Amino acid sequence: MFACLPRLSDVTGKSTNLLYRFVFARNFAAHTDHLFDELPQRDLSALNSQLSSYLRSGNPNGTLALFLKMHRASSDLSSHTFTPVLGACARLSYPETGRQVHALMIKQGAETGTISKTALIDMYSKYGLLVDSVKVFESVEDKDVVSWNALLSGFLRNGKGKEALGVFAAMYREEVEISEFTLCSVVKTCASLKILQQGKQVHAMVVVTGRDLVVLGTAMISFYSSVGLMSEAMKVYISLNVHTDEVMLNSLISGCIRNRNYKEAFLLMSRQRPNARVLISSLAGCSDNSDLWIGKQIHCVALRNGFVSDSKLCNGLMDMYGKCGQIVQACTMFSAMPSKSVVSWTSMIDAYAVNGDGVKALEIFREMCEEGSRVLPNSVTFLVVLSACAHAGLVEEGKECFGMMMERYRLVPGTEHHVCFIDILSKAGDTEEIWRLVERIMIENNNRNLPCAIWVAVLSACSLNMDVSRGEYAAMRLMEETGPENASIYVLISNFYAAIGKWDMVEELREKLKKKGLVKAAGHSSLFI
DNA sequence: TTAGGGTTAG
Repeated sequence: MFACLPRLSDVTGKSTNLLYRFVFARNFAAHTDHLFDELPQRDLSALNSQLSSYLRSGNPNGTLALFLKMHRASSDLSSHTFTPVLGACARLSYPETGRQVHALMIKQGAETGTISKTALIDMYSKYGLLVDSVKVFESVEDKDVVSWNALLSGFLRNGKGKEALGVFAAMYREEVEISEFTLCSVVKTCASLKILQQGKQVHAMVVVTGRDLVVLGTAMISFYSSVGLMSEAMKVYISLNVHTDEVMLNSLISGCIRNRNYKEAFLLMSRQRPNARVLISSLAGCSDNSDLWIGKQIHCVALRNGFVSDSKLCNGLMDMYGKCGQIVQACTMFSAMPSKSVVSWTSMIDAYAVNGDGVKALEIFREMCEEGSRVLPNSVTFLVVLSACAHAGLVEEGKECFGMMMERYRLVPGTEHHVCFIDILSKAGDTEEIWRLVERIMIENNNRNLPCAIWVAVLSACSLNMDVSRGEYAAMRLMEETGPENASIYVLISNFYAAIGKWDMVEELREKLKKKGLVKAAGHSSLFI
């Protein structure tokens, strides 16, 4: 299946990942489409239209299957062929396939032009490969507002809000004429960073420039909800009353729940029959707020509207019951589910883990891994399992799971997995093993400094196990990474020195903290007595 | 070629 496509390494010298090729081939084996053979004449523009049509109708597999047939039959493909194909690759999350298509574009000279390159920027950012995305952007000769927007939304999608704002500032400097797409992404960025003033400024720009407010209005409602200003969100909604739609209303309802404005939320729900999606979002709000009573009411609304067979809604309900401490109710829902997805299993494992039953969490995990369950654990599952082991002090089990993740399931541990594993090893007093792990991660990271979270975990482990030299090294690396303005890091390092009895260092750090006028944000509990 | 519901698990 893949022999007909080149590898990006053939063109650029980069390495390829065999696993992606396996996954992709397996997926395609099930997809046999006869459209190409049935077409009376293989007109390139008609086929290109069909590629786009598959993508628009939510069938990216169809786009790729047809594309492969086109490629096998003729090497004469145009840039109009590649843009929908790149969109399909991005939708299916197979980075290696996308790279292969990119390679073919380079070979055929179809990589030029703003539109093709914008599709590449978008695809790489949807894979999370921002370095590649930026590289393509830099190579665009005639950057237009769409290519800028693709870069901006790419940063936003990958949680790089500050960088996204940087792109917006650059657009301003370069005098790019911004569009509604730009404003929409910037509003979302302000929401993700929870920056009220900047968000208000964008709101003013939206109003002054008189943009179409159906989509932007929804983004504004979400923005005000995420900064906790429901009165402003409501004002936006009311000001657009004639032009509101279901999406906007759902955004408002979910915002009301998340901000505990329950009366308004249920009033809005009573005006129009809610759909499953808004109930799922509202349940997530209840989970975050640990609000069992409201969660139960939403369960009732779901029952009244006949949504209880919706598997995603069941997952949401199960998670809500688990997070609100109702493990029996969560378990009952889990058992009753006819089809359990990886999310259902992971939610159930997490429910036991957060309620302090690490042994039971592991039992469910093992059940999931049995061959009969036919659901594979993913990286979130392992994070939940490792976290359960860390909290319950299940050292051997944690080691076994960490090994299983890489060897049996071929999953690459991320920073959060490493942090959990360091915590597990710390409980076993095994700082030697922690250090071997840190050295391995550093090699994998090409000797660049590690994420702060890793050094924080190492420092905590060294405090617990009185490992002075390694702790001092971790403290040094942490300071390098965060800079001297981070009060929490000062306190953390100071606590380490206190744990090992170096009180002169504790005093020195506290003095520095005082001189700089830094204040650590106070912790708080969400429990009310 | 780029945007709207933090639809479910970390």
